[in-house]
Amino acid sequence: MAELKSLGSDPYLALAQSYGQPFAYGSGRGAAEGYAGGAGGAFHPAPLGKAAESSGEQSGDEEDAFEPAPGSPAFERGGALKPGALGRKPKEPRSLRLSINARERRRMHDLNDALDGLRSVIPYAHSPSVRKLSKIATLLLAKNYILMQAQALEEMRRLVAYLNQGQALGAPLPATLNPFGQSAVYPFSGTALPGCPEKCTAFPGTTSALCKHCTDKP
DNA sequence: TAGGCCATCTGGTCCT
DNA sequence: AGGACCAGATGGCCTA
Repeated sequence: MAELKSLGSDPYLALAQSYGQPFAYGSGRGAAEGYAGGAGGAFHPAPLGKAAESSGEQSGDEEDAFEPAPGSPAFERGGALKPGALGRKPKEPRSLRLSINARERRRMHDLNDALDGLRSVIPYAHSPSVRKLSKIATLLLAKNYILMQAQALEEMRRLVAYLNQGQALGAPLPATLNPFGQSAVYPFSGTALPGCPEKCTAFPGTTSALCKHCTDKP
C-alpha cells in the first residue's frame, strides 16, 4: 500500500503522480487483461483474468447461476461447490446458493462498472499504457478531486463577488479583504438564485458569473 | 518471493 | 421469502 501511504500531504497530487505518469506494464496483466483505462461511460473493461473466463462477461446469468464460475476457487476445487469445505453445514439448497452467488457476482460487476465510470471522469492519464487505477485509489482520488474542485469553485465565486462589488461601489475594497483567504465551501451549499433553472448558487446579492443562465438573463 | 490487487464464494444481517 | 449489502476467506495473477 505504498500508494496509500503517500497520500498524506497532498493525496490528489500523490495519486495523480502515481497514476498520471505513463509507466509500462509490459507483457503483464494490463495488455492481457484489459488495463485499457476508462474510455467513457460505456466502457466495459476487458475481463480481468479469471473474470474473463468466469462470470463477468457471460451473457447468460442463468448459466452461471447453476455452475461455479470457471476459474473460480469453487470451480478449481473440482467444478462444484463443496458446501462443507469450510466445516459449515449447507443451510440452503444448492440451486439457491448458486443463484445467490450469481446475484452477488452481478452486484460486484455493477459496482466495478460504476468504478470504471468514475475512473473515466477522473483526470488522470487515460491511456492504454497507463495502469488502471485501483479501486481504493479511484475512490481516494475522486474524493480529493471533488474537494479540489469545490475549493476552486469557491475561489471563483469570491473573485466574482469581489469584482461585482468593486464595480458597484466604484472603489477598491479594503486591502484587508482577502477574497481567497477563507476556507473552502462545498458546492451547492449556498442559496439557490431565484429563477435560475440551474439552481446555481452565489453570494448574497450577486449573480453567478459562472452560470450561463444567470449571465444570459437580460 | 512477498506484497498488492482482484474475483469469487459464502454466511450473516437487514430490509421490503 | 427473497434480495441487497457486507465482510471474511480463498486463490490467482502481476509487479518490484
